Amino acid sequence: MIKFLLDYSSGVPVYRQIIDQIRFGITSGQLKPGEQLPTVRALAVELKVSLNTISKAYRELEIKNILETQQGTGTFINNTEQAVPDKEREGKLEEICVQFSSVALSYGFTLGEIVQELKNIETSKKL
Amino acid sequence: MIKFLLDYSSGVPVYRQIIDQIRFGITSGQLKPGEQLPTVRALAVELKVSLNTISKAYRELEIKNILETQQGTGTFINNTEQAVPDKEREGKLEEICVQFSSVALSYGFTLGEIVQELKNIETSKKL
DNA sequence: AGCATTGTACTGCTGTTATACTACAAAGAT
DNA sequence: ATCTTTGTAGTATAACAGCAGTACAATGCT
Repeated sequence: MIKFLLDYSSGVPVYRQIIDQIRFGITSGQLKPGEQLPTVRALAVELKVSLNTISKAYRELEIKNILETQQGTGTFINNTEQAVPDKEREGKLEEICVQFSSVALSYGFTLGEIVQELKNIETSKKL
Repeated sequence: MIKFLLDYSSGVPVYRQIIDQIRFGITSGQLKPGEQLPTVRALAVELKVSLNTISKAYRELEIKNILETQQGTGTFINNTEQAVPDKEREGKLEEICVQFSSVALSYGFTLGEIVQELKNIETSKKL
């Protein structure tokens, strides 16, 4: 079962943090296709947020075909894996990296620092 | 002169992104004490945001004694050194890297690929 | 059939973010 | 003195985020 962590000081909306963590959890293998997510009510209580906030996150992921919801039963990770063409994949990688590095540099961080931090994240994830 | 970059998809308020980039810009040496910042009107036009938004960011930084404003003249970096604490700087680095990696991983990229791409960007910049 | 569980939908409310627009105030140059 | 540039202050408006509360709908279990 995935553990959600909210950062209220980041300014990032709660429902978006939940969305990101689910997506991240899927690609990192923490969440597997078919697995059931916490119920909207359970997660609302656990994270001490409103039922609507969880519902909003789940609904957006359902629209993107990442989750599948069954009323009365629960919410599940969708089975469909969508393959992306190599060319598009490469372009996307460059695009998001360029954009990210621009932002990070504007905060005054060097690419060296960024790369190091990403490696830290990588190692801490494997534990 | 510092270059501001806004990320509208991050969920972080524009005025806060400006605040952060100025603060971290000072710490990294991109902005030096006494240096003049863009005028509220100029920056509003450049970033295509409202005058109020820039003003809000500048005002908050003035309250914190990071900026000094002189009506009719402009806004300047305060001389008193106000380096961002190491802990906060580290935290910010981690925050943006975690968020970025979350997005990048959700696209199916590995951290290895991402690091490689960032290094490519680094070398291509030096040419 | 009845019940509990689950997701959905809605209203009302608060606070934040951001916009547009207008007007005023202080400094400097002419 | 006048004009321009600068920051400041205000109103009004809209969108979004989040909460509380209520009610409804579908599923599955007993």
